[in-house]
Amino acid sequence: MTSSPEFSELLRSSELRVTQPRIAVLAAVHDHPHASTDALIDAVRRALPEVSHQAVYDSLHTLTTARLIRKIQPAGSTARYESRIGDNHHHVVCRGCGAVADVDCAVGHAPCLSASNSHGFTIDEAEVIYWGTCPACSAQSG
Amino acid sequence: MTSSPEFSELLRSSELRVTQPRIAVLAAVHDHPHASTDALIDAVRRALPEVSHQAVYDSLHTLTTARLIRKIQPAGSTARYESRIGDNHHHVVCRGCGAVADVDCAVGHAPCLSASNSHGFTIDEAEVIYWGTCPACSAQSG
DNA sequence: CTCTTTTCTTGAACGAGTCAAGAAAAGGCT
DNA sequence: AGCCTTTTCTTGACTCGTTCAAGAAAAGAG
Repeated sequence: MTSSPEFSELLRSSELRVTQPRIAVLAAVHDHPHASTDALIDAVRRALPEVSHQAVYDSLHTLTTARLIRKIQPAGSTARYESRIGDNHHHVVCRGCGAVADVDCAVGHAPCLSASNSHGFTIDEAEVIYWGTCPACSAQSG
Repeated sequence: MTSSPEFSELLRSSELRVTQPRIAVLAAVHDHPHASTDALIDAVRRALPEVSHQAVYDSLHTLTTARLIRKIQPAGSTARYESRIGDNHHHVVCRGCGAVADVDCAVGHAPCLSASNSHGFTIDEAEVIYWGTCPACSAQSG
């Protein structure tokens, strides 16, 4: 587990004020990859019982904008966050339970990015979501 | 524009009851690719002024399940629908205004479907969303 | 330590979507 | 055609994730 001083440093290097809620949110996202906002609020309150949900929402937004964490929103799920950033990894989402796992892209380069400039759009990111069934749900139904 | 009898036939061949709302919803999705539910409700009411929003929601759900239309939900947008189905095309979404356009995948085969470490997930679909800026928004900010 | 700015608390509000009960209409059957 | 069963639609309330807004608290510069 990354320590609190490291999170402080991370915030400072992004020119963000260092606050208890932000440190706790960073730690929570770090410790619970792909967790929902709700789950993160719970996790944060284990460290700071009195934080408001709004503080967590604000922190998540600020940290996402600063690119210290990343927000993902697969269809049908509420917002989820992860601290693994900067690499071009993607996600598998279970149709049954909504579980999310990381996937390194099988092709070495960003997939299909050569599709750029279609319809005059300037493309800056290709997001890939794999849909399927997780081991637990597979076992249950088959 | 595809005609009403054709939509009826489409419904019948999926063993769905043929109702006015369903025909109107099929027509609306056909005529307004990537439209939001709200926009579709408006479009449907041009043909059937009295339909309830619930009937449209129900129809969209039924038609999606029957795979006569497809639902897409880019992060930050409400649900959108399209009638182009069965081919493996993807979407570009404008970060500015949320506009959506179709993109044929640049690589010939389903991208990255040979995803390496899939954590035991059984993958059945790879969804790709390209993020960028549409021509209108590019012009506005540049 | 003071002051300014940002962030947090509190609590209300919003909006897409869902739920539930009864009314209407599809379509099979006679 | 007319009847009957099942599905679908209308109506209206409601949920839940998220956002808004006003004032209180805390960061950090000087």
